[in-house]
Amino acid sequence: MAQREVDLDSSVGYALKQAATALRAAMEAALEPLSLTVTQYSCLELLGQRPGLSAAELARGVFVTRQSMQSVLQGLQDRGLLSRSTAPQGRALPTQLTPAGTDLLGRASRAIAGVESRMLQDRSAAEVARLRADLAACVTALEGRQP
Amino acid sequence: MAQREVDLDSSVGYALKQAATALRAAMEAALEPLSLTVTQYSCLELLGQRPGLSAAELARGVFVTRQSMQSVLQGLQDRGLLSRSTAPQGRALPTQLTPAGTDLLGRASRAIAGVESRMLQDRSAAEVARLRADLAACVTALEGRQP
DNA sequence: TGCGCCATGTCAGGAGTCTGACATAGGCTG
DNA sequence: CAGCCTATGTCAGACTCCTGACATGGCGCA
Repeated sequence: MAQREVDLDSSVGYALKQAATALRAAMEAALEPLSLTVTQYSCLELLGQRPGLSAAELARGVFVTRQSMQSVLQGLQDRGLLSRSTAPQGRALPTQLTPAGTDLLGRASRAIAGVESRMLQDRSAAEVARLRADLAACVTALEGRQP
Repeated sequence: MAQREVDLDSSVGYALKQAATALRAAMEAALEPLSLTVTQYSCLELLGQRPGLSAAELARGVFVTRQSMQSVLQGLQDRGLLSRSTAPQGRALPTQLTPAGTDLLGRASRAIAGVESRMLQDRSAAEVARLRADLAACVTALEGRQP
């Protein structure tokens, strides 16, 4: 039958990459007026919703390494958007948003909410929830084990 | 009501990034025994299904720039996996897989097909098709225009 | 108490990708 | 036909992120 192993036109993986790429581009465009990168915004958003997270926990939540998160935090700290407790190495240091950080995060969140609503236009709440659940199921299936 | 603009636990964008990250990690693990990166595999797969594509067209299909695709193609060419016609600049040069490239692509495709089937385990064909259509709709909605 | 183990923060180096720029080929329009 | 515009291939530079490595703090267990 010469059935193709992977067909681009019906591959969910390819569609997933396409969607993630388009979303990232839209987010970059929306955040550009605020001088924020997607990684920086993700970090602020996560910190806003889970105050006191350590750098390593932030890194896992934003899908980058601790080393990368370090420079991201440094940049945000230099802009006065967040504060980190200084302490010896080897210890988890909680991080918090400053008032300026909270303010900027608010504007960024509104911009990103606009992007997400545009992405999901003409979808019912149930359809959106279903899509989100489908994606979450993909994650758990992939993380289960890799034979 | 203090409704949060963006809620991580219900954000489709966050779930999308999570899924794309998990998929990429699984693909890297599956391709590692073949000494192929995800970008290299994507390039080979696209070339296998659309023979004769130019470097610029490949770049768009794999979501990288022409400049990045150049070094990817150079590496694959050095390994004897594909051949490019040499000609003056400013002209679209078709690219083809060599027999060795076709052979390696076959093995890589099987590995990636395994990843995708694991990602979609316990899903009916209709559910898979629906998920793919949902993702495609997100792409078109995002690319429509950015106000 | 002491030891091993894991997690965190940090420093240095390298691989991959992107932005900017240039020359050339092809196509469209006047 | 000439001129303009777009697209392609390519070179150079910079940036981001990752891998590797190290020292330290917290925790469980003998």
